[in-house]
Amino acid sequence: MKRKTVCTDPGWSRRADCVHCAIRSCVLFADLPPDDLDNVLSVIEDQTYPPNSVIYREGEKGHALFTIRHGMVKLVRDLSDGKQRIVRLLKLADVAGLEVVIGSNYKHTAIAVDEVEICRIPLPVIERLVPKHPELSRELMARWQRNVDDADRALVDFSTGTAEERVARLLLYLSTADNICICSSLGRQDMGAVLGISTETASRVMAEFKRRGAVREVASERCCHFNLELLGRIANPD
Amino acid sequence: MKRKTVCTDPGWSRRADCVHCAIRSCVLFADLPPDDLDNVLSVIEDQTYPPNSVIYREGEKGHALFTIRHGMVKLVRDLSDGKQRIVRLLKLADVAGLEVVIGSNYKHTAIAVDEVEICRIPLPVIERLVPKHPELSRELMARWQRNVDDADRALVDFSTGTAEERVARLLLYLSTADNICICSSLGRQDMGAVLGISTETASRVMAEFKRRGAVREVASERCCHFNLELLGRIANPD
DNA sequence: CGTAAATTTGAATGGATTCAAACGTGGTGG
DNA sequence: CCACCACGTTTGAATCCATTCAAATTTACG
Repeated sequence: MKRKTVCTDPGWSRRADCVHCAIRSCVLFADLPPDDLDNVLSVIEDQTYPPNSVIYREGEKGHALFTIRHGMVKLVRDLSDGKQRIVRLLKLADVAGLEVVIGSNYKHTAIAVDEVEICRIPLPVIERLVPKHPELSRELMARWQRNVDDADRALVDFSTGTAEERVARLLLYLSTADNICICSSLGRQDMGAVLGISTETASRVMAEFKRRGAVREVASERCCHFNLELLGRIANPD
Repeated sequence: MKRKTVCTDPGWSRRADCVHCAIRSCVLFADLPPDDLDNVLSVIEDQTYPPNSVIYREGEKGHALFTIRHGMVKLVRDLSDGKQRIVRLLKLADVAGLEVVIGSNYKHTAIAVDEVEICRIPLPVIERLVPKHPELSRELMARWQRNVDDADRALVDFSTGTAEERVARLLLYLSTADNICICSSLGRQDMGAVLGISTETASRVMAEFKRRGAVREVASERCCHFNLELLGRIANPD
């Protein structure tokens, strides 16, 4: 029997409840025995960030890493010409700030795209647990590999091919985050910054997709429905 | 007192000698006590690959990871349209195939760019050592982070901006690998595949760089000298 | 309801791709 | 040893795609 998330339950809000948390099974401490888990619960903070708020900043000395429980986070790097490039988009159960575990400063600026709920895990927690629990090390490595995979995707899927292909691939990626219906939290500017294209081009492509029926806007909810097959064909022409 | 590398010494060739190896200090087993190190030396194989040979292939079940001791390796991913994109360039002391440590198949195809010497580290070695040596876990995590950093560089430096900017940044990156004089092992086609531009554009930009004196070819050796300041200015216009 | 911000659309420009051909170079076999 | 072929590089010209700048329109929000 699966437990529903109770983390958003009023009684538990603003407190980490990793035992009952819905994403526990795909989260860092998944394999820890419950009693060890209890010892660290008190210092794991459940935080909420409003849209566009900064979670941490590139170059800062990091004292914590973060697990995303709801919403989307963008990892941004500033370019020499003043613009900025979105290096990665993090969604449910992704980890931000892993680099602090090896003593590095934050490598990006992390910004909430929409309203974001995250678990803030202080670095000392990790440092205390790692020596005792090899399975936590494994779990950390798996997260690192996921970071690499996501970075590779940013290059191969989001930064290769025509603007249309890139946008289609991004939409498909987002559609797996939420379901078919994505509350288009990403503005055109952010889409451009992810895909390495201009804001105007992103807008034009989206308009064209609506015309072709690849994307359908629903006026009531701020939602878009995706035509997955059509998008798939656009994403990988052959 | 620093030891010179004796790994290329005839007496040691074709055998791993991680105790005396020149890159030992920046290599996976740097922090292991020498006696533990001895136990695994026999199974770490010192290999040489000719240019353009495949070290491993995307999707294969991996039984080993690799440390690069000489030369350059490209990690390639095939695209839907038959072309291929170079995701990363690995050089001295970089690690390829880390993903096998968490039980994953190889995520890219690894191909030797020039003549490459690598240490082949069988997976069981890692699996045996990790539980006993937490410092090895730390070392592995540091490698993973390096992979992430390199992947981010591929995106931000090599896949952003005009063709000229990208080529300049690639040359600067290569110049840190060898010294100022890079034996231009990368063909124009590979340059294009790294930078996400066409072979012809890569060629045109290089020709233009020679005209402007940013790159000077030395006929005798197959070497190019770089004008680092000029390249730096081209790489980051502002 | 009015202002600021984001999106959309247009027209001109520019940069990169594509297709094609010429050039150089290294290797192989006659 | 030279001729010849294969392959990578270079260069040209036409085309196409995306950017840029500008203006119009919509949306968000106090």
